[in-house]
Amino acid sequence: MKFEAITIKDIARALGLSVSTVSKALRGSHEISEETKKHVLAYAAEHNYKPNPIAQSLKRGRSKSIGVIVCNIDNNFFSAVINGIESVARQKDYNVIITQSQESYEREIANSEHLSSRSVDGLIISLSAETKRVDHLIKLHDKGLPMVLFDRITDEIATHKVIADNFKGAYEATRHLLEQGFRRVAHITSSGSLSITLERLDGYKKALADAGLAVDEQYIKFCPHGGMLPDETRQALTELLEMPNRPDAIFTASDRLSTTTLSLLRKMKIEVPDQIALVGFTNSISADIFHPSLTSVVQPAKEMGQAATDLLIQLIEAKRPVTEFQKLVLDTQLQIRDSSQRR
Amino acid sequence: MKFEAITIKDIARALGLSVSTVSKALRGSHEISEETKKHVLAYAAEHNYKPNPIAQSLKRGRSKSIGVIVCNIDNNFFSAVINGIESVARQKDYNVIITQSQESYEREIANSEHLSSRSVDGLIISLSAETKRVDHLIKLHDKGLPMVLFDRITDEIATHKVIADNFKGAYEATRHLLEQGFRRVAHITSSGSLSITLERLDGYKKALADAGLAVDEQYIKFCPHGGMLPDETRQALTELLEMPNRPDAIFTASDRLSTTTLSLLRKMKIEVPDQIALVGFTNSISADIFHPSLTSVVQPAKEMGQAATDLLIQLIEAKRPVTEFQKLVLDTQLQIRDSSQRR
DNA sequence: TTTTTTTACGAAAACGTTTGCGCGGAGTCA
DNA sequence: TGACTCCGCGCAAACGTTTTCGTAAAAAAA
Repeated sequence: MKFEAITIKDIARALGLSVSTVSKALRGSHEISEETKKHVLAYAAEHNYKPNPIAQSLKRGRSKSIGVIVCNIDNNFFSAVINGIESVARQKDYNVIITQSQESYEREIANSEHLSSRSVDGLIISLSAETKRVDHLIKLHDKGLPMVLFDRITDEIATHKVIADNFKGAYEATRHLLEQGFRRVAHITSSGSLSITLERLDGYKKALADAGLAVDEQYIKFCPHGGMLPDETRQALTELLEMPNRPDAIFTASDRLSTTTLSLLRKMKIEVPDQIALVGFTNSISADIFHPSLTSVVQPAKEMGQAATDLLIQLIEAKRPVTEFQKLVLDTQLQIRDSSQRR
Repeated sequence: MKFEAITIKDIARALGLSVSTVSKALRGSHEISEETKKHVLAYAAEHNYKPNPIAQSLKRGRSKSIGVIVCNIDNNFFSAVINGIESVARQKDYNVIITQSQESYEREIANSEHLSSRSVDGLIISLSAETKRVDHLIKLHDKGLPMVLFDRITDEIATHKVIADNFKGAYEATRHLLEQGFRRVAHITSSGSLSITLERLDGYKKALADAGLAVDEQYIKFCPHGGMLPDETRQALTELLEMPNRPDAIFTASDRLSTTTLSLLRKMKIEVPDQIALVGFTNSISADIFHPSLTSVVQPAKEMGQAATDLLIQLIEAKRPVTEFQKLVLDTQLQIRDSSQRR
């Protein structure tokens, strides 16, 4: 099953020119007479010549493609980010190669190595929930692979980063619950090793502190696999519900955790917000048709993808090594709906 | 910003061998003595040699990557399909290059040409809502580019296809509404040029016919852009609601249309299912926490992606031209929830 | 010993480009 | 007319592989 395309050689032969002349003509070199250029261009257009990108990549040492590693594409937040990545990349003529870590450290390593050895020009990555060490990325970065981190980032790699304002988002979410009169606000979050987890946790704690409330560590439940394990969230939720001093509100720290928690509460016939209020991080466009409609911290997911891609391409196409790195912090938005409001 | 990797040449020089010997040793050729192989392998492992895939691609004429064109990745159904595609592709060591048509015919053409000229080994595609002619794909297919169509397919291309049982899904959805006692069942669907639209429409009509009901064309509303235009769905819904003989139930034919319709009904303060019942095609994992929980035709999205990828790779790796093509029809599942049940 | 076979390797071409350099011929200048 | 410049083009190397073929030397057969 081959796919025979016309090459420079074919053009050269047909026009009685040399390969180099054709190549230069196609690229508009001043070394070639206008007349010859015209001939070549005409013939190329007529026969729908397209340069072989693989040969070009080999020659130029660049593949015009960027690799993406996310935990799972089947997730409102990440698919929206990828939407942003794809749109910018396409516009700048880069291919986007997607891989999923499925929250597995092993797979993240495998994917990063695979992508770098498959010659992507750069990497956009959000760490997996299991990832605690980033040596694999540092190694690639030190070898010169441009990299942009987003969402779940790490300080150990000196490069551009794009995140949402997780602290603020969590702070506002928690404060909102407190303002609604809830006093026992629990927090279900992802792996404690993720940056987003810590940032959101800080926002949560700060809001409690600002309201003069003590932090009860019992109210904080971690899901080391970010809710990818079916029972992880159930377990966290059950523990909260079985506490003697059961929480009257929950703030969930990720898309998957939020929808799963709401779903579980509904299965358990626990009324939201009457028996327990809920605020979640989610980018589901359907949050307003949930039952109850879910008060959500919304991240500018598509914009994050776009920004990350812009920065990555900047890095890739930089003439000289970049030493000044940006950490873009994009604003979040608290959309207040029914799940968090006293009635 | 370069990324210097070790090459076969480096190994050859270091070990005082020729390039060809090293290449053969690495590939375990019988022409090379065990001893030499050991040396080479050891050196390669020690220096973490990875063959340059671009050079291999150029030599072999295959890139080990497959292109995907979907209308939009930020959609429960398609992201789930891509999840399936990625998982199979990764396992078989293929890269997945994602592009979005955004339901635009122009962009579909641009993407397909871009991907083929960027030397993907094959294409997995679901047509855009705007697409009425598929010459651009036929051209590529005739040139020998392996292709698998899924979901929104066309008969004009003789190749493998993977779809859900749209007729059955639609039939069951409609029959379910009729069984619940609804008599004026409307249908909001995508572009009339899409295969899924026709198949689902047929299922809808057949269910009506089997119940002894006439089809009222006024009850059938098309959204030529698949609900990507913000007002498209609203318009369709409004027209239905303003009919003198207003429908008492709606069957929506796609993921986006279903969630949008439910959202609009809620904004319009129309009670579901009391004032109007609703059944939708959706792969949202959150359908059970919608208000009301949404009775849905669920497609085996991930499995569709996996099947399509399996078939494509079969095509790519076939020794001889394949002439027998499969049309895989995967079963759908009707998940009955509150939005469609009389109470 | 001579001839044949086998073993283990190297030389070189090829995949489709890009690019530095060389060179013949036309034109310019003295 | 000779020396010089410039134009337009071709040669060849290079990117990193794979693969065909050729060939020494060693081993086996005669």
